[in-house]
Amino acid sequence: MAIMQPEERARRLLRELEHHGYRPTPQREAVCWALARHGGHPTAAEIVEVVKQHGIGQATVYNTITTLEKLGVIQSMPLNTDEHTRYDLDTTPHMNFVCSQCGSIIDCHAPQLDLMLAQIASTAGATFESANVVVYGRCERCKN
Amino acid sequence: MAIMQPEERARRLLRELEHHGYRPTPQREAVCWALARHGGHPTAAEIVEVVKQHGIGQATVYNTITTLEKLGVIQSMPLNTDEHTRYDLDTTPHMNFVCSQCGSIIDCHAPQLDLMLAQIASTAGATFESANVVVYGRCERCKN
DNA sequence: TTCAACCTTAGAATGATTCTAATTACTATT
DNA sequence: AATAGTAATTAGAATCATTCTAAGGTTGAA
Repeated sequence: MAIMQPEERARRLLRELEHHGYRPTPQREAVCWALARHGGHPTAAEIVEVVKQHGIGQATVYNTITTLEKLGVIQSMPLNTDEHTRYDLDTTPHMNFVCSQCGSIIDCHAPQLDLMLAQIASTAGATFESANVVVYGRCERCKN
Repeated sequence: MAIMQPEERARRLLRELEHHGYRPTPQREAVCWALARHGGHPTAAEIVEVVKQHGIGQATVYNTITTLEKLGVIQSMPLNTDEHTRYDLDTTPHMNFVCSQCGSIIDCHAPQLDLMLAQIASTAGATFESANVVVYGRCERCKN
């Protein structure tokens, strides 16, 4: 997936909700915006923190995020290193590199990867739906 | 990693504990055995259930599992589809296929995979420590 | 045996997420 | 515009995996 601006991302999330019969309420709009503007891999708690300033409750945040995930437009990304579930707005197969020192997360795209995963799955007689690839190591800054 | 019998696996876990200065107590032994005999991808709760028959408390189970994970001899494997953290006794890089219908988990080894992950990591200037690759789809039986 | 460090344990605490029950906001129909 | 029915939101309670605590056991070295 190419670089996408926050506005474009937010609109995409909302559009997907509408397209599936969910009403584009101000609350859902705010959640989509907060997700899109986060830039990284937000947790539900982080989004709650942002939108509570607009009087939006945490139940709504969890509901909206769960809905978006069901629609396949965001992807949950549970990590060993974090007690919160993080979400990835990029649902194309890619690798998430997590620095075991500083915790930073970097999306790494490699065109061969999804092909390989799909192939391995089909070798086992299975179909490929989605992937969650996490690699732990030291990032460039923490290597030393 | 080739096929390994439960006895061999259990001994390996215990040996690793001893080797790092942890005493091979009966409780730890029981936890290692329960992990090894599970066969699949056990959760802490499942192990608690097994060893509680021998009067072993859940704190001990969680402690032992956490220790084994720190030693790198088992690997935690949080899934989107399961509220419990599962553990993988196979720490060599491989793909875990999870059936989104029936929940069954299949380990798929592919020699190219770890090489590719390490390469992608190094492209980003990072070092490779471990990987957690999960692919969701329909298994052979649930495809229809 | 004595001591200190290590282990285990029951039960309490934590904390992310989900649920509940009540209210509010739509939408379609008259 | 009024009504009715459905969808959405909310505060706060409940859930439940995991972690913590404090107290008592075990071990091994000297």
